[in-house]
Amino acid sequence: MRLSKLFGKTQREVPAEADTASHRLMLRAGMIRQLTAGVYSYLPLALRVFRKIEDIIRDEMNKAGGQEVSLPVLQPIELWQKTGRDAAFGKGLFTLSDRRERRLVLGPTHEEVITELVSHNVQSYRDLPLMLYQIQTKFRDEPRPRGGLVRVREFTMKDLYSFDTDEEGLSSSYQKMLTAYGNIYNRCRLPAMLVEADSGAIGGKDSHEFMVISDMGEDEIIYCDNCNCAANAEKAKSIKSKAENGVPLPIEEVATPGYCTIEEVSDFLNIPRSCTLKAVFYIADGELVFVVIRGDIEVNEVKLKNILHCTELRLATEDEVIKAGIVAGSASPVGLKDIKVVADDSVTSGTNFVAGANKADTHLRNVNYPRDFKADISADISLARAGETCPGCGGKLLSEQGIEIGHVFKLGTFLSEKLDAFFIDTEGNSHPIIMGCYGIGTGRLMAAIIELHHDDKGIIWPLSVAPYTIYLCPLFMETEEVKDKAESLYAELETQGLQVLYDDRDESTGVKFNDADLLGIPLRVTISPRSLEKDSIELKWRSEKKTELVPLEEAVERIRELISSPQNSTELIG
RNA sequence: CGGGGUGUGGCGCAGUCGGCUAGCGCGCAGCGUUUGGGACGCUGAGGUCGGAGGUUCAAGUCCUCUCACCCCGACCA
Repeated sequence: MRLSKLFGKTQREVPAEADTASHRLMLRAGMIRQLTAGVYSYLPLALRVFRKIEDIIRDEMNKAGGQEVSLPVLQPIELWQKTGRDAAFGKGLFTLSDRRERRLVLGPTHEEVITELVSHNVQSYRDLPLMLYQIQTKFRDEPRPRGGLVRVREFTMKDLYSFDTDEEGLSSSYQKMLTAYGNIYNRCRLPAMLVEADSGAIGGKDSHEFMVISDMGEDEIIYCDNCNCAANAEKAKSIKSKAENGVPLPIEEVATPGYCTIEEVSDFLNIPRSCTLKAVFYIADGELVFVVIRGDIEVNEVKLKNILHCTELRLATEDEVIKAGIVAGSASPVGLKDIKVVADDSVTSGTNFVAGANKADTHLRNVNYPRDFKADISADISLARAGETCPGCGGKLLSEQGIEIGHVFKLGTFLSEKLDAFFIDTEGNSHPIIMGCYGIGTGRLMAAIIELHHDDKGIIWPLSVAPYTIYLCPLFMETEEVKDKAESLYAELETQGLQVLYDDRDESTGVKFNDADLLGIPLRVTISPRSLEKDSIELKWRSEKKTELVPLEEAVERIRELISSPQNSTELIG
């Protein structure tokens, strides 16, 4: 490709609001353009990378036994009502009406459609196991798209669905996908980390995410480098520090004039925050829920949502709290009636806490569970933090920000039951098919690659996904010999089937080198009067500083050798 | 949805206590001189200042409404 003809120009400047490296660099490289919030056009360079990522994914899915299909994006809402997931996705669903006022959704994912399809094509255990996948556009009306391609509203995802007759089959399919995903990330040069995850709106049981560590990641990973366990913070468990305050003492009131928050009360009474109880109010599907947790610990809303089995969970407003007869600032679980109470296990295991008294400017000392109050539900609803103890090995937990670059779920039979996807076993009995689903967002993967492979000059593409492998860079194009040699080398490399971006522009050295660095093409080939004096060209990897002079007649062979050397192989590493 | 911010040629920005013909840098077109790490000169094209309404002799600038986008949070496979 001649750079002079390439659609999409490099830019020196980029909007101030593009603050993540991948977003900035893709804009500067002329790879993407935003149409509206969370919706992007891909220009040729981006599309080439995108296709290479797709090819890697497709290859690994096929190797794992997947068959590719294509499922409709436009889906009747009734299908979603049957599984109840229209409510689970809520406002995240893009919906529309057709000319007959029939309600449709733009698919945010395809479990419903694939299950419906499979229910009509699978009758017998002989048809199973089965793995079907597609690489398809998804629509999700995200409340806040961000970070360029990291979180968007229209995106492409590879989604594979597994169908098995029993749990062992599901585990085997799940394992095949974990392996295939590992291969994909290796080939894309992403050091992915497997972490336990919550299954969220997708539903189901076991779930894992693949993460790469990055400061701009939206998820927090809690992990232990002693025993190698890792989980998304919304799923992570931890052993909290104990807050033992001796044997239970008699409860007593204490005046706390004007002190409402945990900080104010604990400072005023000169006690650590871990000796207080915090009250947090939520509305779960319309019902007020009183959550009690130790003062120094945060509520994990995902855990809470799972325990309450609700679809919508939000913090209650001050009005809603007051209407329920609760004294804001001195709210107390003691003496509370007719309100559901959920207590974190940090509350049920400690003694002599300070809690609200449900009376203005007053708190209670020596509150003890279950002597002084009862909870309808007592469970772990706390947010694990770095520094706490690993429940697996007793080590210290650590924390990092991560980008989620893949998510896999053991779905079980939830969807197949609702959508009548059954099979007949060897004895003629009917059972729901056991399902799993496995997703990778391709655009986000591209963004993650840039996040992990760039420097202050630009992108540094891994060879396996680079839009072109060679940046042919003649300097002083008006020198006839340079131009001739560049043209013939370009023709020769193309004939050999190599992917060349030929900078045939009449630009200064600085412009050309800077654009070469920005675009991040792995191997730069420079031809100039200076190199031609020695009858040579100059080779340089984008990722390295050193250059290599190679005689002209050996150029093509040397280039081929370099880009096919083992350390650049697209096969597995590590 | 709560908080904060921004909308001015293709891109980045200034102009915002109302006042002349709306400016700068990049980019773009032409000519010339240059060029091993973002060169320079000259010439030129390109903007109903997000939209609607209002105040005024006069609005990019003030007021009201509205739309879009970005950031933080909530939220989110």
